[in-house]
Amino acid sequence: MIETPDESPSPCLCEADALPPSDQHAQQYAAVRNAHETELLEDYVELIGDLIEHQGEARSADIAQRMGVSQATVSKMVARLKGLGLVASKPYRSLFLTERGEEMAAMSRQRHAIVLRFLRALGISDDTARIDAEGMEHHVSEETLAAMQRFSQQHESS
Amino acid sequence: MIETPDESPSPCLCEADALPPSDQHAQQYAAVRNAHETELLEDYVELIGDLIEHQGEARSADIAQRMGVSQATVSKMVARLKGLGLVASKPYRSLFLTERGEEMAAMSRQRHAIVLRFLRALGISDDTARIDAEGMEHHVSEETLAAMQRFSQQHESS
DNA sequence: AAAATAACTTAGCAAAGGCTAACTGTATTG
DNA sequence: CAATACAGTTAGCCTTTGCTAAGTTATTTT
Repeated sequence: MIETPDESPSPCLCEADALPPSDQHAQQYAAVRNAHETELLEDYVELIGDLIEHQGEARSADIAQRMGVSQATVSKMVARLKGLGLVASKPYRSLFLTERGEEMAAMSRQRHAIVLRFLRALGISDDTARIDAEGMEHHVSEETLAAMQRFSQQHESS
Repeated sequence: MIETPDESPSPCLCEADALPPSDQHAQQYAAVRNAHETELLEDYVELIGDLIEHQGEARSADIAQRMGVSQATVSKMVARLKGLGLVASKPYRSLFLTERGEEMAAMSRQRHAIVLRFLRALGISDDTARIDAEGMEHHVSEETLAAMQRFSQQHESS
């Protein structure tokens, strides 16, 4: 076996970033897995909130179309969201958010807006900014979110 | 049914961001789903590359520990990576990257480095920057990556 | 070299998140 | 009000990514 050379824990400046200690490394991946579990839920809740606000109601067909997914998939997901107490509805009728759902939607929308605004302030084109924001929003910590906000305020033209 | 009021397509400045047209919206979500399919693969490949570089070899046990996942999970994933022609190995021996694997690892590492550097340049603390970078790196377009690089260059103190 | 330990694999299970196809309700419209 | 169209649900399938438990192979130690 190859000698594990008792790596000194002090940061080594001689080369490109060394590997972080493995427990920390594991935590990073765990954080990502964790984000993945909630992000789809958040996307649904956020979208439902947006649809209610902008169209007056949230119907499965709209959700399916906007998410680019079959209605069956939406049905299943909505069942899950109901189980989690985020969404309420009667069969064959349009959807509502519970109080907890509203909260989640508000948070999500806010994060989304901050990230999107930040990307625009960075000079990213609109289409790209939208796509990247959708992907990034669930992986941005409070700390980074705050930094983005600060940056946007300082660098916004208009 | 509720009258769909023939929404004017011109951007409405009277309120917070309206919903994007649904086909564009669907594309955003599709992009995210797409990223999710490849990101774990990239993480594995990147990690294997890093392990080879920093420890001389990549063993399943190390990967499992660093990813915070069972060895069985790693085994299964490695089988998939072999099937995709990204990894090569003989049973019960340590892992290697194929040429295509190397390329992917290099790309991944580079993206990761750019995002991490950018977050640090933004003033994010080290631990948070690491976590956020891990989550964000797979959702950042070329355009945004370029902007991040530009920003880091300008704002780096050192 | 045998025994013990560590590393790896395989089998089988579960949950998430997709899909299609078939069915059930609701709404529109002749 | 019947027929048709549209919306929503259910059932059943697949893949991915995790797990545990049990079995194999390699390595280290005695």
